[in-house]
Amino acid sequence: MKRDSRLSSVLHALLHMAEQEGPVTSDALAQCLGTNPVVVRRTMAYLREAGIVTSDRGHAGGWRFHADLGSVTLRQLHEALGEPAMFAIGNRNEAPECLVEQAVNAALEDTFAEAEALLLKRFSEITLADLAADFARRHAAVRRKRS
Amino acid sequence: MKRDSRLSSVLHALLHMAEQEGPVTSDALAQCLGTNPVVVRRTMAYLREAGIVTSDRGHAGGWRFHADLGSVTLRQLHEALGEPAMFAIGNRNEAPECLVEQAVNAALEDTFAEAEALLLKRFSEITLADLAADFARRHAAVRRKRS
DNA sequence: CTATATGTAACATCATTAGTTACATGAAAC
DNA sequence: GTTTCATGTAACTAATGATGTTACATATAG
Repeated sequence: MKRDSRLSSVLHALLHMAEQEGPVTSDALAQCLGTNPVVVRRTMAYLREAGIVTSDRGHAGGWRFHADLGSVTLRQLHEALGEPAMFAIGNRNEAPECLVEQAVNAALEDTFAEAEALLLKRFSEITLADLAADFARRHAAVRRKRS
Repeated sequence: MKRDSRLSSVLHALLHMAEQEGPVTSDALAQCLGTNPVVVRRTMAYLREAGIVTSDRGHAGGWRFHADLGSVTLRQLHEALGEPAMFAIGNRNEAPECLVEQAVNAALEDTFAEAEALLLKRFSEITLADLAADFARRHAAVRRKRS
């Protein structure tokens, strides 16, 4: 099962955009992410629809992020991406008549619902600013090691 | 993305087996699960390799579960199935050079690791006996409603 | 020997993200 | 106003992994 890496992608892209003055093109982001500009446009389009970024065409166009890094949480980004399924494991049959299967489903659903609630809570606690700060720490550490 | 429903399947199968005297054939289980006997064999083979069930060929053959329902946890079954990936969301690149991506990965990995720990903890707390008890409650409730 | 069961290989199916090609559209620069 | 550079988007392919199916080998009870 292929894993959905769009959240990872947009985080990476947004942090690179934050490092830059002015707009960043899909081509530049694609290079950062090691992918294709069309994939970038497709993925970033979710964020544009959610009002998190804007895009401009033509000369000096590209993607822009206006808001404060501290004001955007992973949860908002997850929602902007359409709240894709978190889990790769699920019930065999979502609405079974069989009472045995109903009992099985209920147990798994409860468990996964609890885990999803935890994930969403953590997502709502982490902002882009937190990731940027972690990046800055890593950057400083590398520079220390080099000198 | 198609979800892995093997855990759900084996739970369903094991509880049906517990309801029965003697071995249960793959055909019978396939009927319960609404699938194909080959799929049943393939999936149950994991449990056989883990020593949770046995299978016999030929006349009066089929699948058997010997142990106590209270002695088998969802976690054991998950492990028997090869500990398949729990999450449908993941990092774009598992070993990036880019420090930005490393920071992104670290945040997501921590969060998902915490959720996975919670899931495994819950899985280790739930036994087949718990599911059987829940089934019995549902069964009794239906009988009450019918009468 | 026959009927019945599992064991297993081989291949098709399905769903979904990701990757690619191609082209339309819009905006700034000259 | 033409050129250049950017996004927007459709259409198709690739990759992945569970699931479904067919076919046949193998073992076992009677």
